[in-house]
Amino acid sequence: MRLLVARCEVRYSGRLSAVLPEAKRLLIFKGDGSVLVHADSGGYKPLNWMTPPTAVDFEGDPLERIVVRKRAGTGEDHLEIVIAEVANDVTVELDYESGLEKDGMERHLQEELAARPEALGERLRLVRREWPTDIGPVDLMCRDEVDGWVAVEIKRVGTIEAVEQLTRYLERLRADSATAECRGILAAERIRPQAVTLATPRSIRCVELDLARLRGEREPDLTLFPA
Amino acid sequence: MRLLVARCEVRYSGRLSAVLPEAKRLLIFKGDGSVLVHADSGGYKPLNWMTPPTAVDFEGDPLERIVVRKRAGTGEDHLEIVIAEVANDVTVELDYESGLEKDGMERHLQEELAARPEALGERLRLVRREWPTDIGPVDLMCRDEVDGWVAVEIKRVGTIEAVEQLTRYLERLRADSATAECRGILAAERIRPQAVTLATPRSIRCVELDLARLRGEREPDLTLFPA
DNA sequence: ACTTAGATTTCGCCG
DNA sequence: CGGCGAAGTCTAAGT
Repeated sequence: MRLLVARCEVRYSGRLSAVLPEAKRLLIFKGDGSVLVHADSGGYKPLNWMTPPTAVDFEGDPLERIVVRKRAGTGEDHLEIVIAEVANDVTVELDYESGLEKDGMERHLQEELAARPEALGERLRLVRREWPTDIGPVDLMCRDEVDGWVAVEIKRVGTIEAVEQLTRYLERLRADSATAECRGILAAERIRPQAVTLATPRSIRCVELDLARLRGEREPDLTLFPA
Repeated sequence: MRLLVARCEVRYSGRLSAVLPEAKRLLIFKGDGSVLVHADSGGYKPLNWMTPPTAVDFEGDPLERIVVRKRAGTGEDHLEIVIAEVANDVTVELDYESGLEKDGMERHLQEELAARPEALGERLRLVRREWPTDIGPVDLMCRDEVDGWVAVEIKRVGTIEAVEQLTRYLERLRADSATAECRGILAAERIRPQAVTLATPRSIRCVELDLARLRGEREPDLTLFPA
């Protein structure tokens, strides 16, 4: 990885066009071909960047110009960095990163609810996860006590969008004679008041869940009475 | 901005939990409070990060541990970096960045279509761009041959979301007696099949456009017969 | 402070 | 490889 701190002008041309006037910035050239142009602000996002695969040309000695080209499927992306002055130039060898384990929220909620759909507050039997419709899969498809169909949409945060999504699924499911009688449940860790407002007149039930408690109920806390 | 290259272990706890085992990485501490942990691969995305506002504590001399805390609205986010060995430690002063001029695709499409709404495939007259409704502006409002209202939503990529957005606009427009008879057109460079599936039964017409060709038709290629 | 819409979104899964 | 949904989405703008 090469780290450059330099006064530079940057021109990007690709899906859009952008020009950064000359200023002192941090340039990162990763081993995989990534190029990042960072300022001291703007948070997590670079001002400009190129994702692999790229071809990077460092021109001039001392460094005068850097050209990054991408042979993307469609049009050619192009990043040009004109160096005015180099304040810092370091090349370092970083370690290889093995995969990092993350703990996705929505996926876990879906796993837990698939295992125990009755956690939704009524006697439900799971028919299948990712029930296919022609506009996308329903997270959980269940049957209730009287064999009525129940489509469950799971989110970390239940927004208006989630209600709209579930509504679309119900629209499609009801158009199918096999699942014509189908109601909907929106399950999430947190549900925004406006989502409830929208869901209620559509007869969509909203259920707030606590993933930790959900897990706890299935695997009771063993530390309560340690040996 | 402080740049650290160090062997370190990173623990994130917040919306999810993640642990990065000890390895040599690049740590960036921006002036705005952002913290980025980058590896030599993985492209534009940091392995871990914190977005502003944060409180950063550098502990120990020599540096032993860095704690980044975020007082977000809801739960507390927490990033802990345990330093094993520092390979590089630089603090640099970068320039302030004035706004960067970007040349968005959607805006250009809107400009072109505003100039020639008939490019949508029927005789349309533009009434106004950014037609206001109480839930946001409609990109283009037009009249067709028989003076019927036509609301046009413009996107680079036409997704289900775009259909939903246009549907909401139409809902509002039809609730207004002045525009009660209003139909919708979704215009985009690319329109996803599922978006068409959703749009069709709602009588929303989908039009795919090529910005380059659109421009070419208005400004014929001058290089054809150079002087 | 909260909500909404856009993004060169990026990323990953599944067909 | 394309399509689609999720993301610790992030970020900027409007209310």
